[in-house]
Amino acid sequence: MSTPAFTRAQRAFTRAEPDARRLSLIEACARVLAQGGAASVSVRAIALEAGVSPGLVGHYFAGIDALVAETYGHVEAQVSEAIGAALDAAGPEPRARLDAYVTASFAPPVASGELLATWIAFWSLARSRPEIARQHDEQYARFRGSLEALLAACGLAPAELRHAAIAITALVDGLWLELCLSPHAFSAAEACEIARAALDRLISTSR
Amino acid sequence: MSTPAFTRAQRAFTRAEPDARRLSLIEACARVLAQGGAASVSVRAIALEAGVSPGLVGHYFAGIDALVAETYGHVEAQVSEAIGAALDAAGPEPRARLDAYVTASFAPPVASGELLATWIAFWSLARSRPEIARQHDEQYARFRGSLEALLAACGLAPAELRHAAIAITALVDGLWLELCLSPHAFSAAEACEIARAALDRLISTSR
DNA sequence: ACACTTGTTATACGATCGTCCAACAAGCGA
DNA sequence: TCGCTTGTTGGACGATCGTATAACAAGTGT
Repeated sequence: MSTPAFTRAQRAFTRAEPDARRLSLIEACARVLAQGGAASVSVRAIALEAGVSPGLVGHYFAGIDALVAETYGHVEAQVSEAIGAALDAAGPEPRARLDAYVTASFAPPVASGELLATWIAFWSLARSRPEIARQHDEQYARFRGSLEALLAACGLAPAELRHAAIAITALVDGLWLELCLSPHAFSAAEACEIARAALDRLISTSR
Repeated sequence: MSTPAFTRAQRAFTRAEPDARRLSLIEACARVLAQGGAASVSVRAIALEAGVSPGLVGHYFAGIDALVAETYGHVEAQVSEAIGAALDAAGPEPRARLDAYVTASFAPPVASGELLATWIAFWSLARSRPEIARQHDEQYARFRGSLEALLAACGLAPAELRHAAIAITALVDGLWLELCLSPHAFSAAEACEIARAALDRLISTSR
């Protein structure tokens, strides 16, 4: 059953550009994370997914934790880009941009079980790895800042901006979490409707 | 370095009531889960925490997953009891009960990093174990039902009850998650204020 | 007092984990 | 053309995992 002597012929030795190889390992890690969650992440699984030898992971990353930390930044950037693209497609009207943010948050690829599995894995790592917790804090603060600017453009009073942004972020995150975790409880359309109604109340009350 | 021949004398052989032993194992599992997250849960760690031999875990539970599933139900019951006690202490006034629910959600022991670690572990298990996902769905539906009754007592129109309950649950869960995950972003008092303001808007709009 | 049941212990076993490392392949400057 | 650098491989190593099991201790009924 073991491979014959001419082992080397069975897998092509391909030397990749270092940055491309790093990226392919990060993307393989993201796929493993999305499919099996944090419990299934291992050096061997990632190397198999990327089609390389297990030893190569240690050559590019200090350890499995460093690879997961970099994967967190990569996936986070992808989600930010997807939401940013939806905002840009909505035009310059502030309220239309808020609606686009809501719609994009409850539609693939942002709302999906795979992304939830990835995020859960990161949350569980954030509790034991301070640099991942710091990454999360920075991303949260950055997003809340842009949401505050959007709410200000909708006419909200400056004194209410901070709490309003925290409320909208928490509401959308809570709906997103429950939508991914148990899709049968309510639909994405309902989540959109709920979030838009909350935005209506928030904006009309302040004006 | 190895233990001498009279090994048996070093640990007391204590036979416990079967139900009490089961409960002590469940509580030990909850402590391990709270401290180290899902990654640190193992038969040996739980047995060490409970002060028993590793083999005893297999004697009471079909496997490590069955123990974790039962631990989920146990912790969930504890949280429900804590919130229920806060509601009862608030008296019969519906709006006061809503405020008590908000206050209890953002104060220990409900809002704590240990409970977040436990919950994250359960979420990650729910994706691969259908019975845990079902447990979560049932608990979510049950809680949303009682929240709907409370909102109806506050004067909300029946047609708005479902969406209102989903919205409040998502808002509180989102605030709770962020509060546990990064306590520096905002305070528990701010979370209370934000949730109460959302309740005010929701109730005053409907009347 | 003595078999018998059963909770409990300690250990063995195979699988898998992260890390490490010597050997090898390909490109490249001299 | 040839040594040299470096990406890459495959396996070794010790640790830890979940599970299974034989031996043992404490009640328990007779």
